[in-house]
Amino acid sequence: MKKAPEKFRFAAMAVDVPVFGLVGEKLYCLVSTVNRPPHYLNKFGFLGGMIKSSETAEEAVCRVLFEKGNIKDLYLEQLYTFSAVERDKRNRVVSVAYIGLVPPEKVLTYKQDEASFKPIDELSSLAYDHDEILKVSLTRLRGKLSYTTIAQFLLPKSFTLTELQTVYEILKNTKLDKRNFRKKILALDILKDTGKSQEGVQNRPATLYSFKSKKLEELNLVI
Amino acid sequence: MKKAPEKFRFAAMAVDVPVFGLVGEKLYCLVSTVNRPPHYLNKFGFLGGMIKSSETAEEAVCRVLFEKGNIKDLYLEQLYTFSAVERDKRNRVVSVAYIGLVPPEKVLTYKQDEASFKPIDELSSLAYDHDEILKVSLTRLRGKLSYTTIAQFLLPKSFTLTELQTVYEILKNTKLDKRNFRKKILALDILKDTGKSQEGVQNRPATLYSFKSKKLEELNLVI
DNA sequence: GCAAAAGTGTTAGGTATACACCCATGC
DNA sequence: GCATGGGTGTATACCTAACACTTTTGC
Repeated sequence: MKKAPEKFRFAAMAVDVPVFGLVGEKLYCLVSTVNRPPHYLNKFGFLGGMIKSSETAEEAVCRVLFEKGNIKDLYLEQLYTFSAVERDKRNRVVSVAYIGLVPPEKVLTYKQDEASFKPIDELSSLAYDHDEILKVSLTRLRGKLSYTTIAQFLLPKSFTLTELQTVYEILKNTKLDKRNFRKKILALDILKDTGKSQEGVQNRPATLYSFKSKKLEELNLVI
Repeated sequence: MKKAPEKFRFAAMAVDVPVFGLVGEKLYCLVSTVNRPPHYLNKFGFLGGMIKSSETAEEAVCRVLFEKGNIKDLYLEQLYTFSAVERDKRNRVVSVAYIGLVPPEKVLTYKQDEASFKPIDELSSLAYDHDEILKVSLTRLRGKLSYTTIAQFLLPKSFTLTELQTVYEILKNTKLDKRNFRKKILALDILKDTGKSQEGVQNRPATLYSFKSKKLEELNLVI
């Protein structure tokens, strides 16, 4: 594969990937510290890096997450391409942003020197245009929650209906009726009863469910 | 603005823009002939071109559509970024694809040497990865039709309810009940009666409506 | 037995669907 | 007066939303 003619190769192409995880009542996002004087001093930013000439954008995302965050095997989807001329004040960098989602256990056990999960309400004034990327990400997440099975990627393999309901409540910032939520979600026929129950809880153990399909599915109904 | 360091500038960044318009019962798309031996011989392809160092992707789209197709002032939205390494067999070119929508009169009056509107069922075996871009475009269009006011950009400023219904029927490839469609669309409170009616038609003249908002709005209900 | 979360049904109001005939206009 | 598409209402089935108490478990 030849390179493009020099005159067209003015920009670098990057990927940036906010990785989200939900623990308890809080949404977390993976960030690392960005220190690039003079413009970006001790700010948080998502993991990101340059796309290589042999890679697709998605391959670059996987490589960057593994190299810089030791994260792999997660749900990824392309979010949007950010191309504002001054989005990186140092150079022209066009960024293809992706969203990553991980289940709670990955957030809880995460231990790396360079990156960590922070509650999103503690993220403001991020490096580059990452404030905007965060905003677009959350809008996308909220939207897809309503008409797809994307919630599965924020949950453990098996989970209780209350946990699933919490995903909706936190991300949509709303309170749902337990009985109605259960009726609706079970009627969608996307879950299966694992036959198991919670163990070691102090209250009545809840039935554990899992998604019938491990892929993102579109729903007919809106939750 | 400095250029990115040379080692990162391996690829060219392009935009590609299928522009759609609906006339009668057919969806049309703007294409031009691509002749780039040895890989692309006399194929159709969407309008596209390289992003310049001073431009955002959207600015490049506007410039390219105007320069190569003499089209401006249309609805545009970013579709997806296509980055397969071999998507352009000649060089590494990453493309940020957009969708454009124009009203029927722009399709009907379109006359340019280099580009023309073709019915989409006549488009196959397009240049580059444009077959895939077309597929993704149509999926997006169909999806957004259901929960946004995107239909407005495929219609004249004022239109009949039957014309609006036809947009849904053609793009979703379905037949809708006239009475139910009218009830539903009027209940959404997104249209206003212009007070005018069709003229010069051989049947009872239909009331002309327009959208209250000229921007893309999200709907609560699904059509 | 108490604390904590799980689990479960009914009713009323609203929405979606199915369906057929008269109306206004031009020729 | 006829051909053409415009415009309208109702009844039924379904879905949605509101609402509170009993069950199971660990301690």
